[in-house]
Amino acid sequence: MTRQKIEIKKIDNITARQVTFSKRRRGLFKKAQELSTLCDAQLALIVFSSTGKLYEYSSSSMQQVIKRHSLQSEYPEKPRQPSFDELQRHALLTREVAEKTMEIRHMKGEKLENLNLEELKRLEKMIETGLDRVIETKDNKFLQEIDSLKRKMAGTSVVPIDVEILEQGESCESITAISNPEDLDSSDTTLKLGLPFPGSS
Amino acid sequence: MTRQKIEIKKIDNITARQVTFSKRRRGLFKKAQELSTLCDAQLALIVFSSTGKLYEYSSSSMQQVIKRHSLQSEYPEKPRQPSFDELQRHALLTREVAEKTMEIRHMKGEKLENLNLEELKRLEKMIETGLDRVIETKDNKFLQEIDSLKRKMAGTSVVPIDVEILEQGESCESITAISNPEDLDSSDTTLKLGLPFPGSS
DNA sequence: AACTATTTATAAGA
DNA sequence: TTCTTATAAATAGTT
Repeated sequence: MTRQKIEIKKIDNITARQVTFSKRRRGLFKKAQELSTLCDAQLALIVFSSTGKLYEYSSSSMQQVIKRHSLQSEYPEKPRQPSFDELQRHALLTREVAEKTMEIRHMKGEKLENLNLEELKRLEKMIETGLDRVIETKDNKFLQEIDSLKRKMAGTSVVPIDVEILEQGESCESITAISNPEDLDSSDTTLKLGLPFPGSS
Repeated sequence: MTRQKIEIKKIDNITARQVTFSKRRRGLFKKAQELSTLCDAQLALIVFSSTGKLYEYSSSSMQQVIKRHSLQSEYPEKPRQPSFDELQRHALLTREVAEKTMEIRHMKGEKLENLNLEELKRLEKMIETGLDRVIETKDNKFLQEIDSLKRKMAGTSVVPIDVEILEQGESCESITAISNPEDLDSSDTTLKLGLPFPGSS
């Protein structure tokens, strides 16, 4: 805009373009700074040269200006799109919940329509094993309680009181040994009494 | 910058400031546009007036420029922070998985250490009910198969072949009616044979 | 990067 | 707001 007026269109000569870019960029940033100062305006200016270099100016922080812009703009920057990874993990969790829900229902004897005979037999075996273990644990807990009561009583009186505690309708006929010891993974201080239930023998 | 040189500092007079803002804003946007055209630069300019009004220009789309900026900037706009809602839902799912996992383990007779006697008794009852239903369903499936085989045989021969199919070690003593009919929620075309098991009677 | 002739932007006023 | 205009600032082409 001196010596000769120029037309506003892409400068073909690369060197000339780079020179003009340098000069005008400086002018633009100066004007931007002056505007924000003079008129108390919040302002952000981002420029990428044709070679990919980034130049930026903002009156406050760039993040702040962009955030304010995304709030006012008709086209918000991003309504927080979940990443692929997040979607994947979410899908996995959802699927896991569904599978476990179905497993529980099967063990409760629900939704068995889709299972074939082989699967039903396996399910039955598994439930039976679980039941045996629960009964054994329960009976052991009974034993423990009786034992601790006995000990307490031993301090004050010598009379045994076995019978009192056992008036429940529980099934005690299925006391069998646990067959899969690999399930005892985590740490827990459980008393393991290997004694048979005294009342049933 | 004419008639008189001005100092670059905030203009106190509000009217004067607004006038200057109008003039200089137009100049700035013109310069920005010229720079992007002449030098093939990608550029975004965001300006908020002191009254809060938004003015913007970008050579391509604002989203595009901001995205590119966030990629190159040392302080990226957002490294994709999960929203509170997402975190919450994720936590809920994780918890659900953990709970169901524990429920399954309990039903399999694992990790029973933390359960008290009352809980163990309830668990036993639940497993027993489930087991009964599984056995009933299994036996019904057996029945069905036998029935269909019988029908097929009826077309070619008149000899009954009940015995052949029943040489399994399954327990068939617990055939009882299903007590909770509310479990049959979804649609499924299951044959419901109300007949007792022919081989055991 | 520096120079400079010109164009462009704009402050103050209407 | 817009127009005018005197002058400051920016800058295209050259060195």
